[in-house]
Amino acid sequence: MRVKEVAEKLSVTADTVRFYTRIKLLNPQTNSHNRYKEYSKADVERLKFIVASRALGFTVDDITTIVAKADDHKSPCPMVRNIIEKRLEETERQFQDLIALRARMIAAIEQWENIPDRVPNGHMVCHMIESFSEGLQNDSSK
Amino acid sequence: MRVKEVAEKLSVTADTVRFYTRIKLLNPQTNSHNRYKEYSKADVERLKFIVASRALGFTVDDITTIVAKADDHKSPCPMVRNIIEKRLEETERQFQDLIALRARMIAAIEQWENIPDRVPNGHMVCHMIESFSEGLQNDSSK
DNA sequence: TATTGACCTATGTCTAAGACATAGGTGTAG
DNA sequence: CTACACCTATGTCTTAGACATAGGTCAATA
Repeated sequence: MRVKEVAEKLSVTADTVRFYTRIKLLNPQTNSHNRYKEYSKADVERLKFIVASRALGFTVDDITTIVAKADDHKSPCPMVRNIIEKRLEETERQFQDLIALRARMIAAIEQWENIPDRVPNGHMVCHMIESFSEGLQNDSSK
Repeated sequence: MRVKEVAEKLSVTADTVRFYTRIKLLNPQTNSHNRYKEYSKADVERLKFIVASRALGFTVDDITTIVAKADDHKSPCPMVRNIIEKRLEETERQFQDLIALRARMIAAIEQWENIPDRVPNGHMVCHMIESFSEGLQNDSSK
């Protein structure tokens, strides 16, 4: 199979499959005539694993490590348990950040609803943004 | 003032200030002797605006556009209102994605609590990830 | 005065995970 | 045999800075 076919089979883009191939997470055979890659059934299985892992929040680097361990006939499971805990913590943090960001955005939009547009005056670029930021407490995020 | 001083004044890193300078969002004078940049009070004010805008979810590109308009003595306010609405929609989408991801991660961890580690067998890399992904409905995100 | 050493600077390179652009190959209809 | 639509591999670009490196500053010391 060529790249587009496997990509469609797993609902990802051909570029995504090419990317995994480029970093050697996938290792299809190369047609020596036209350099096209030929993906085997085993390649598709591995791709399936990659896609599933990405959907669980593993990074491509994580997956490279996991696959290397499995190719070495060792159980990747303990490692997998560790990594996902770490990734979950990160997700939790991103989640909090995103909630805070959304709150700021909504507050700004609301506050701006009743104030007029204004031309900048040399001291300010946009009085809406500048006056909004002054109204903020010192935010202790980072 | 030199880069570190202004950075500390606004609680960002010196690299961040250097980055804005590099892309000419900030335009400090350059000491012709040692090439060090010298930030004026006006530069600090502009940096303050940049930091406030970033905290509201504007991209650096957005800010470049806004600042250019203001430097042209035109009101950036209508543009600012448009952009933030767009950014809020994106944030909302990321938010949904993140919630879904978190749910998958938590479900996976929970499901894995009671199953043993296993060595890969040639058909699978990690039976935990693979069996989890099989349990998923076809996810209609993307 | 010369030197050390801690700290600072500018600049080049790197990151994640692909998307996009481009030059060239494939294969079927005419 | 030639169009022509579609496909491919490869190189470059993206975000918003972080990091590495070579060199500059400046106060304390010899």
